Amino acid sequence: MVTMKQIAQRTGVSVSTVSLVMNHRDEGRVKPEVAARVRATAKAMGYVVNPMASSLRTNRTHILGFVSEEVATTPYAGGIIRGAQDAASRFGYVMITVSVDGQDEDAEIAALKRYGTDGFLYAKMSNCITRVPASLEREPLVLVDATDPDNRFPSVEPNEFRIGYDATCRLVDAGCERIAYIGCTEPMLAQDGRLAGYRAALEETGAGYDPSLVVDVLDNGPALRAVSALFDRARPDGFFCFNDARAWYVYECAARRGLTVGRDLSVVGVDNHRVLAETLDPRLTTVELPHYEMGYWAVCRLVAGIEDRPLDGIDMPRTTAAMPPLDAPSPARIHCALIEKESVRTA
Amino acid sequence: MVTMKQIAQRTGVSVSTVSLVMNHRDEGRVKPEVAARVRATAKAMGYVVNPMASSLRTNRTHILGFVSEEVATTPYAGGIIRGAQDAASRFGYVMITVSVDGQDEDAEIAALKRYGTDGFLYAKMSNCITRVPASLEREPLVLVDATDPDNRFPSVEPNEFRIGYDATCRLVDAGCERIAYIGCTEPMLAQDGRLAGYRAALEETGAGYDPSLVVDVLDNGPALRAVSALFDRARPDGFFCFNDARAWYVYECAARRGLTVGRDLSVVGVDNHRVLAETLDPRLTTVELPHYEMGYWAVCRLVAGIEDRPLDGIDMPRTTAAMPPLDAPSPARIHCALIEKESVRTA
DNA sequence: GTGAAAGCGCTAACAA
DNA sequence: TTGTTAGCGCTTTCAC
Repeated sequence: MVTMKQIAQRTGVSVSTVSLVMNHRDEGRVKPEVAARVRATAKAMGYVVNPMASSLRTNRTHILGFVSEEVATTPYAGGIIRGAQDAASRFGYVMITVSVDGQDEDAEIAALKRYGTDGFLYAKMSNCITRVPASLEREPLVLVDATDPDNRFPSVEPNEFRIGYDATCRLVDAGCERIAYIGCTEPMLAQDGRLAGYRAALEETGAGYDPSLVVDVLDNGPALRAVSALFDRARPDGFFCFNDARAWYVYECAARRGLTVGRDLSVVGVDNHRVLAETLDPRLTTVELPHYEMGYWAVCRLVAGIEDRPLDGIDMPRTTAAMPPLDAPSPARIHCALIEKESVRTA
Repeated sequence: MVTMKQIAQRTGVSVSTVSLVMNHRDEGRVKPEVAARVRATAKAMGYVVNPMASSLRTNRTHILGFVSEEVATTPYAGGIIRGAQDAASRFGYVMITVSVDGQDEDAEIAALKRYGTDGFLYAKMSNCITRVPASLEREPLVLVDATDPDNRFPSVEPNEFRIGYDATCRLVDAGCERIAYIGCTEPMLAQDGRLAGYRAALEETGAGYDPSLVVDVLDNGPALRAVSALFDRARPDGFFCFNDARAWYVYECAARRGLTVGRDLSVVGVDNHRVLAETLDPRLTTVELPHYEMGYWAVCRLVAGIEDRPLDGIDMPRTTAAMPPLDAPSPARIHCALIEKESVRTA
């Protein structure tokens, strides 16, 4: 391992000078010519900073903590983590990921803190309303796909309303006249927002909202029966599905009745498990959640907060949802926008 | 932040004594009575070690690097990461996760190294044959769900043969007589091993291996047609499916022909996307890959190597595959065992 | 048994 | 413009 000391000796300057140069704090303090020589030898010797050593003095480790309660267990997580990591690496940070599944949440967070984590991401899945662990309250923190009931922390979330709205509009555009929503019984913002969007779209386009076309189910046996009943009772010709599994129920029911998706009926589903668009079916429109973008943007926000500087030149990714044209190649994808909430607590 | 210095002052001893006690190196060197007092004040003051500071002298950070090429992007990853993290935290380590998707693999690894990572996990998905990045070759390293062509590194993998063998046996036990395999065209150990297991089971049980019952497909449109053709051509009454998506094709084909899974035909699928057993279908047997266990065990191996001590008292998780009885409640699950390969390189 | 002292690699006052 | 010095929190000789 090459140290500043070695560079100092080789260049014939002091360690402090090297330090100044390596930290780009040499403007007007070190003669440009000397600085250049230092940089040259540093490069030649393959010098890399030792962040642990600097952290001892600066109390900055350039380590971010990614704490998630369920996210790392579920298929949804990948994108968030990847986006967060890409952004982190862009700003010169690394991420330590811990998933705290109930058990010893505080112990895991404490472990992270020991390493002098500069700030935290706290992620949940499907935009639940979330109690932030007490041990995180006084740290730089951004919530991801999660909502803080009191709005005390900044958060990054999918625009759930737009998901429902865009999905339903697409079905309307495709000529569907009886559009069903297969939702979720568990209480969460995702469900509320998507249902509201679905409803708004129907009311706006004149079709009107009909509660008998909505069925909320869980991921289990009775779900298939409920969807089946809806099929026979209401004979919908369009389906907006809360996620992959629920789309699957629709497929099963359709196949069993000799109906073909894409001809007899249309389906738009949210691609939670990433199994819909990638593997199964070219006859379906999927809504892509902005997982990668949320992770990326959350880190941008967090780092800006930590370093107390504006996000100059960094744009929030995919700010608007893009609706594919009706004749788009299958499987068509609707990209969902993300929403950023400011914290209302007084810093 | 509480430091050793503060504890030393409060207890009326020197920092070195505190250091000895906190590192459990006080046996016979520090008077038990003094040691007890040190421990007491340490606890009272809420002391926690600063790993960064110690690493400066010891060159041990207790940080593990988790490098994955695709794994963090896919739904399969969660379990591996969670298992690895649990084991890490058990041994007092934390994990920094990076996913290197093609691009700047070496840059990401270099970033990890800067932090003085003690060792690495290198994970891929679906047991591909893998070239290990050069920058990892000289580090403590364990491969996860990946195979090194030259066996130069220890690895932890699912027992692919057993997956195919157990799945097929279960179908035989259930009374199936024409058992199909819906495999994968991409070359990987998972495919080879599972097919071999399928074949062995059929030959052993007397049914015999019939190549016309095997169809290898990709996750896309033609796959459904291929499975459909198999349905009509060979009329199988049992299906072993490489993964969720492929099971889905079988469901679609069955539904369209008025056949019911669990009555007219039986399906055993590998639950890659974790969407099969959890969401869709109680009429199916799923094979669970030992993701969590692989992550856990890989870290056990890695830490043992790093600290150069035996894995005393730590058992490899789920060493044998468990076959659920025929009348097991649905959805039944087959747990797959994992395999450990030693490295053949001379350390 | 215990403590003083040196030093890990780096940063930040302050002097020169 | 540069070097000297002190010290971040900890470990590790080595002397007492």
